Amino acid sequence: MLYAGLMPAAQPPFPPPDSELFGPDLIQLGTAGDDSCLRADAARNRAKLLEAAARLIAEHGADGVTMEAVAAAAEVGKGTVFRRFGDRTGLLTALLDHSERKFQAAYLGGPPPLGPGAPPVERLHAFGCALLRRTVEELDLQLAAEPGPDRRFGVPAWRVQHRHVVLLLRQALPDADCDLLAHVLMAQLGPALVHHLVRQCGMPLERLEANWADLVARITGTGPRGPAGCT
Amino acid sequence: MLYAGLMPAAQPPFPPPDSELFGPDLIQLGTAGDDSCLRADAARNRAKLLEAAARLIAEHGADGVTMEAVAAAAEVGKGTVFRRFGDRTGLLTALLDHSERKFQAAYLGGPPPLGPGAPPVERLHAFGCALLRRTVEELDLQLAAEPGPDRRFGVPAWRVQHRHVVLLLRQALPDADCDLLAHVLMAQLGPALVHHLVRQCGMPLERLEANWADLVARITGTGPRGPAGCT
DNA sequence: AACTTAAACGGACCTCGGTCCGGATCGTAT
DNA sequence: ATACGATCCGGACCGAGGTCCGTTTAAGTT
Repeated sequence: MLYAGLMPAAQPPFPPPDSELFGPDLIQLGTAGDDSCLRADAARNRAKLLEAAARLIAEHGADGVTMEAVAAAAEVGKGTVFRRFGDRTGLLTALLDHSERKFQAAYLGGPPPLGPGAPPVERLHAFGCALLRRTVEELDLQLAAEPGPDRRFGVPAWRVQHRHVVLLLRQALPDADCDLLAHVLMAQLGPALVHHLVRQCGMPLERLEANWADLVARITGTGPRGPAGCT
Repeated sequence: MLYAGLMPAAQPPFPPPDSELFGPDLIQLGTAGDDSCLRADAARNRAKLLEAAARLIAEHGADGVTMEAVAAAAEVGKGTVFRRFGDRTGLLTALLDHSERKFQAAYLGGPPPLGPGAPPVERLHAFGCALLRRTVEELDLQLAAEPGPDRRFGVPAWRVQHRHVVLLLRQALPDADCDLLAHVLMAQLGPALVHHLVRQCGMPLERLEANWADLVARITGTGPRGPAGCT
């Protein structure tokens, strides 16, 4: 029998540049989370590995998570780790998967203003603040999991978020280049920048949130021109 | 005698969060470029290394630039490469130094609209377009030279650009949080994003430039609300 | 010209991410 | 129950970045 492939697999050349088509909102996060279609031993090992990795992070921080260490801690061969998660980034991403799904559910289907029901600009505001907070919470892991420059914007979780922002923007600005504006907005929320501003420059999270609000206002053409007040 | 240190050296904890103070505009690009205060042999080797690296890039692309290969091609020990440039990122950055200085001179002291003399919003527009073009030109090298998430915003070249944008923004928006807005703008110009949009999504450079213009207009509150026209 | 010393040199060495392949396992078809 | 093939496992192996330290050398000093 055929077991479903589980690595990102053979992405097509790349995102349909701007496409309106594209399936329903609730798209992939990779099949990463499903132990279901794995062979029994594989699923067991996968769980052991994730647990081991989490433990290592708790004990030695993200740097302590070396592939060999994880393998050893899970009493598994090194090859197994790579077979399952592809590479280090894949492993770290898998660790973030749970929280990512929760977040995704919240902004796609949860209660307003984050979820559907509120006007788009408010949802945008809520989205940014929520994402900022989540990023700060798991900052170390997020940083360690950041893929190289050529994968960064191809990661499923990121794509879903981007698409969400595009949809919201289109409701507010039907005539603008929402695809690119969404990039602009989301760039504000990446782990690297948050790390720099919060940790290295010592800015309080509130200032980032205020800036997000201000930015959304400026871009959508709503709201005040002056320094932001986080509504 | 004491030779000046040449590695980035011991950066203080980090950028004064927002500081008004701060020296004249023309700040560092690291002392990287000056062979002057190096011992004769060191300067010679530095040159040999840069030349070798450039040759390797031309022949095998950025991936071909392995530290050992460079050392070998320059007929120099591996340790020497690291002593001089600190790490791979440092070497690649040094390769970009020349073009960076040219660019820096252009936007700090060149003719308008890029240089001083034009109104700030126009200068911003010109700055973005120029930087976009430069980034596309040297994209491979820029990508390869991108530092890890925790250094990305501490790189001297980046700091200078950021500060420039801040100053321009302040002239246009005295009351806004220009420091953060500058981050927003510059995020649009990073190599990783440009790579994604241009190479992976196939967008024409013109669209990025149009988006930049649109973005500047929206943020400064000038110009049209509709889809951009690159003035 | 001989002396001194801070700096530069070089290459052995370490670590870690990633690959490979022979052999062990699981799930299934008969 | 048995046999079979796809899948998985493990750990030896490789390449590349980065460190270390004993040796060499440029450049002032007497």
